[in-house]
Amino acid sequence: MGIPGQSRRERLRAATTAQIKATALDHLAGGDSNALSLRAIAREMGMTAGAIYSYFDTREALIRELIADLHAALADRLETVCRSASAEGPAAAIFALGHSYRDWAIANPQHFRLIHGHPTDELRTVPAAAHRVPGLLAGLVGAWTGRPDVPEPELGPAYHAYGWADFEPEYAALVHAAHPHASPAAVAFALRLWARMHGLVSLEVYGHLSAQTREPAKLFHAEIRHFTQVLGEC
Amino acid sequence: MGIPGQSRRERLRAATTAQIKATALDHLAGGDSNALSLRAIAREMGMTAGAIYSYFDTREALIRELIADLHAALADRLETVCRSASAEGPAAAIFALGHSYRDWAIANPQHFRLIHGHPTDELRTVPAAAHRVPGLLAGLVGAWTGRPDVPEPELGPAYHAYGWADFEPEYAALVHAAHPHASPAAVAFALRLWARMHGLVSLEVYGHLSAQTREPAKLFHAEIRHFTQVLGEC
DNA sequence: TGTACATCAGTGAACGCGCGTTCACTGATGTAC
DNA sequence: TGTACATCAGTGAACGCGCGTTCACTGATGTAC
Repeated sequence: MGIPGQSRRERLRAATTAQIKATALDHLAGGDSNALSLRAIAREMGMTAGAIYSYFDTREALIRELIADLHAALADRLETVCRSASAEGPAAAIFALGHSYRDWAIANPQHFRLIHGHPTDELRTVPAAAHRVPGLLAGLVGAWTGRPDVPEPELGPAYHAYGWADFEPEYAALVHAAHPHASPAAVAFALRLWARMHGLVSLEVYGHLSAQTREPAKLFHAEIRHFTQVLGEC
Repeated sequence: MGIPGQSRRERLRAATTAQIKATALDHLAGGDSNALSLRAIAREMGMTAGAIYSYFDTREALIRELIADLHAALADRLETVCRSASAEGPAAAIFALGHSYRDWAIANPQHFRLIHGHPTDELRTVPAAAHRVPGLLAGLVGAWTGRPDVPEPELGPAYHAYGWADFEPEYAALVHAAHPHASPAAVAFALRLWARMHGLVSLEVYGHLSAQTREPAKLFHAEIRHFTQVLGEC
């Protein structure tokens, strides 16, 4: 271990930085709804609270980094899962991705909440990794529908089609670069898939579904299956 | 005004209680991501912080009441909208309900977050009004599909059907009492509609959709339209 | 290999803050006769 | 109508708390010669 070119000091510094982040996430997980406290982190690490300021300018900066890291970790995981499942076809890939998304959230509810329950206005910049999950989905849906300008049959005649102008240029460029054949309609459909997954998982993680159903996984499964069926009819 | 049988003191008490709640909600809305502070509420009302303890046992109790109130307010609004739209048919009712849900959330993002961004474990009891929105949806979908034991075609043959045992008895009883003909499959479909609405609105309210699309309303519209079309095929 | 200096992670004490909650009290409002 | 007492909303001061952040410092680790 240790990246060549890193001095001993740099290695130690990186290790401590990582440990602070890990402790912060643990603290978040263990606690009873507690907000992240620098003092609590330092306490758990056997340090002084002030010492953290050698690593992060501010409590807010730490949180921003944690959020960026979690986004990246989730995206890494989904991309991996997706890559290995896509040999079995696009439906399998979407299934794998969906369940992986849910599994991650259920296993780390506090991390899910940190990412998604934090208004982005409060972060000063949206972490770049936050684009990766919707980008991945757009790629999957775009690759499935395949051809440019696929009409989106389920939208019906009364509703005008999607154009690239409906999307943020940065996101559109990202999707287009990765999957030149993805149509705007496919991208919109992918965003809706994202929201469906997010909706069910989010309700479940915040405990809003437990008063209704005992089988949230079943509901989730049905939802994704339905999606792949509709998509298959395109 | 004034409920008969209420003494002057009781009326004043009720008014002050309401004012505390209103101030709390305002404070929530105005603030920069601030948690609710009793002292801030009292300050804004020109009271002493201690005075609030004449009305609420605890900060947590106030929050619990606020959450219950918001759930009730949202449910009231959706029920009203739904009732007046249902003359134009079930699709119109679902449309009206959906847009009303989104409009409420967009207009009061902090209230939406208070309700939905609060793990229910932290509340000691789920407010009864929290059941009303999913109940309403189940009624709509159940009334549309109409007959008992309607198969849910989009689930496909490989996936076994829903039964009442998949739902929490209390919720199942509530739905069944209001709409005896609603099938378990319809209830599951209704929960999925709820999650779809919630997913899009939740992403939008937390700012997670703004990096992707400029037209969240369009996406939301398409999503509901799609839902009513699939339901129409049952 | 050894000495002189620079770096910098971590200390410990202090700062000022706003918070939830308690409590003895005051004084206006209501009730009983 | 008037007096004596009870209620109870609101005061103001105090409590103990944990927090983020700053700062002069120490002492180990690294660098240059």
